[in-house]
Amino acid sequence: MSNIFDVAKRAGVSVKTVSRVMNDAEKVRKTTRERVEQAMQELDYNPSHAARELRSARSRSIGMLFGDPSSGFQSRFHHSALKACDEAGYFLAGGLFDEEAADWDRQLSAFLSRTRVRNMILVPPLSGASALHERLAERGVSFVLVSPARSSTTIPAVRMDDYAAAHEVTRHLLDLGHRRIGHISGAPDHVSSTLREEGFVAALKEHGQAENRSDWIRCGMFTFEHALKAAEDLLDTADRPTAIFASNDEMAAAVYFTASRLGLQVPQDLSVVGFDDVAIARTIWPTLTTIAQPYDAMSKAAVNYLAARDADSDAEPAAKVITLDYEFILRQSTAAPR
Amino acid sequence: MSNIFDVAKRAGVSVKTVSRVMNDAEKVRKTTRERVEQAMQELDYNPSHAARELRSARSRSIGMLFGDPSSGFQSRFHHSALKACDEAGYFLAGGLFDEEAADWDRQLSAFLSRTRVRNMILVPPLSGASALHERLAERGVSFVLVSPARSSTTIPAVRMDDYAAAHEVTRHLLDLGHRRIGHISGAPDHVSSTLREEGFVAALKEHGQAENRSDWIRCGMFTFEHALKAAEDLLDTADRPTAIFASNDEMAAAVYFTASRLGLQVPQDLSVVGFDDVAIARTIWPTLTTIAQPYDAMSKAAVNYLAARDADSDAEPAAKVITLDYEFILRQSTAAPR
DNA sequence: ATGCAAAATGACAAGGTTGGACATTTTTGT
DNA sequence: ACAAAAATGTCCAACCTTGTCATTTTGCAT
Repeated sequence: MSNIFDVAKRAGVSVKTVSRVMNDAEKVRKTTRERVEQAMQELDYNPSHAARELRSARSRSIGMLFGDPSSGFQSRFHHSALKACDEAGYFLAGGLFDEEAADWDRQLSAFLSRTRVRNMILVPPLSGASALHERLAERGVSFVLVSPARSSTTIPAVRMDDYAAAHEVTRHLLDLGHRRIGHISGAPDHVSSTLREEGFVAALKEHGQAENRSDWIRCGMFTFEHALKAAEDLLDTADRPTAIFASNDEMAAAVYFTASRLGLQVPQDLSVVGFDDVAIARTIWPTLTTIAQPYDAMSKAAVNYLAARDADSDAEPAAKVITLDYEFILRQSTAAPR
Repeated sequence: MSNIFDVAKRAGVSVKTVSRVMNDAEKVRKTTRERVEQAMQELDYNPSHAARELRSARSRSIGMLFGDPSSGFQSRFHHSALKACDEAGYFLAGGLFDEEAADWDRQLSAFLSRTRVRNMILVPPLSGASALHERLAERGVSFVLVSPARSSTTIPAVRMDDYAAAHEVTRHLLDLGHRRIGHISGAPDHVSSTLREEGFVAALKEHGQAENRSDWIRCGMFTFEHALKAAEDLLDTADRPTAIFASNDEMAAAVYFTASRLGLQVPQDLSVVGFDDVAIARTIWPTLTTIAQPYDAMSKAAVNYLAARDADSDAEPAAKVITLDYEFILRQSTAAPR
C-alpha cells in the first residue's frame, strides 16, 4: 500500500507538496498539481485516515448516533449520509445512543473519546433531544440537526419544506376530486408535524373547503399503533373521508390495514398518502404515494457545513436552517373518488 | 485530553506498562493493572484510535458494507453489530457497496484504503457475493459471512439453525390444529431458504401430514412483490390453506395484504408466520408471529472471531460455521383454525 | 540583465501509540 | 539466602501526515 512518500517520489516533488495538493487550500502550480494527481492515480494512493487524524486538527470524520432502531427515516438517512461522506472524503462513524438509558452521558463520552469525532449529525428523534445537544455543545462538538423537533435559531439544521409538501399533497387529492379528506398528524410537539397540518389546512381553505370537518384531523403520534386508532375513528363511520393524508409512511400503513379490515379498497374506496418515503412505502401494496424527504441533499448539506467548519472553525453558515426541496412521489395509492 | 504519558505518570509506572495493560495479552501483576486502570478512569483516558491504528498492525476496526438499502435484516444487524463492536472495543466502519455497479471494484478499493479496515462482516445479500469474497481474500482482508447463501467450508460464517426454526414454526401451526398449511419459500439459490423449506416439510411428515399438497409451497424470492403473487395462488381458491408460513417477514406482509384483499381476517381466517423479526413484524397489524434471528449473538460471534484473528493472525476458529440459537416470537398472527 | 517581491516548494519536527530488544527489579519457591 | 521466573522499565524506531518556517523559483518592473 503506497504512502505519501511514494507519490512524492514518483511525481518528483516533496511530500509537503503532495500534502498541499490533497488539502487544496494552498497554492500549487497547475503543472505540479497535475503531475502529483497523476502519480496518485498510478499508485492507487489513498491517504491514511489515521495519520491525518493523528496529525491534524481536522478530524475528517463525522459521527452519527443511532437512536430508535426501527426508524425508517434513520435507515434511509444513514445510506445517504454514507454517500455524502464518501464524496466529501469524510468518514462516517456510527454509534449507538439510547436516550432512555440512565447512563447515556457515559455512553456519549465513550463514543466521543473512542472515535475522537468532533462533528456530528443528529436525526430524529435525537435531533429533538436538547439534553444531548447541550452536552455536545459543552464538549465543543459541532453538530447539525436533521429535521429538528423545534425550530431554533442557534443550532444549525437541515430540513425540508414540510408546509409546502403537505400543501402539494392536499392539492393533489383535491385535484383528483376528493372533497372529504382526513389527516393523521404526527407528534404535536414536533414542528414538522405542525407544519404539515398547517399546509393541509391551508390548501383546503384556498380551495374553498374551509368547512372540511375538523374532526377529520386526528393525532397519530408518528407511530403505527396510534395511527391504527386514528384511522379507525376516521373510517368506521358512514360519513367517512374518501382520502387520508398521513403525516408519515408508518401511519399510512396503519390506514391501509384499517381500510382492509373495513373492506375498503385502496385506492378505489380510499386514497392514501404518506410522508417520508421510507422502505415501507414500496413494500406495501398498493405502493404508497408519498413525499420523499431530500435525504441525499440533506446529508450533503449537513456534511458540507461540518466540513466547512472543520476547515475554518469560525465559519458560520449563511443560514442557520437550510430548507431543501422535497419530491412528490406518485405511486398507486391515490385515485379519483368513486 | 490526556494521553498515555499522563496515565503512566499518575499510576507511577512506565508507558510500556500502560500499553501492556491496554493490550492485555502480556503479563501484568494484578495490583499494577488496577493502579493503571484507576489512573485511566481518573483522567478519563481513552487511547487515540488514530495513533493505535497508525502504529500497530491491529486495526481495531471492523468494516460493514451496506448493500440493499431497504433490507430490514441489514438494519437490525447493523444495530447489533454496533453494540458488539462497542463491547469489544472495536469500531464499526460503514461503507456503501453496490453489487450491481460496474465499478464496484474501485468502490471497494476506495473503502478499504480509506478506512484501512482489515476485517469485515458481510450480511445478505453481500454474504452471497462470491466475486466480492474473492477480492477481499486477495487483499488479505479477514471476513465473516452472516447467513451466507451457500454453505462453504472455507469461509468462516455465522448463521442460525434455519431447519430447526422452520420445524418449530410448523410444529406450532400443527399444534394449533392447522392441517392445511402453505409455505412461501425464499430464493432457491439461498441455502437458508432451502433449509427452511426442508424443516417445514419434515415437520409435516413427522406429524403424518405427508400428503400435504406440494402445490402449497410457492416461491416468493424473499421479496414482497413475488410473494404477493405466491399468496394469491395459495389463497384465491376455495380449497385454501388455513395457515401460511413465509420464509421472511416482508413476504408475510404480502400475505397479509392478499388476505385482506380477499376478505380473510388474520388470524381468524388465516394464520401467518414470518421469519427474521425485522421492523415490519411489529409495524403491521396484527403483529407478526415470527422467528427472531439471533442478531446480537451473531454480531458478537463475528466480532469475537475477527478480534481473535486480529490478535493472532494464524488463529482459525474451532468451527468454520457457527450456528446460533434463534428465538420463536409468538405475536398475534396465529390462532386455531375456525 | 538586475533586483525584488511574491509565489511555490522543500526540510524537518511532531503527533500518540506500539513493538522490539534488552536491562533491571521484584517476586516466588526452595 | 539463592536461583529462577515473572514483572517492569528503558530507549529507539516506526506508522503517515501536516504545520512551521526556511529556501528556491517565478514573474515583473526597471
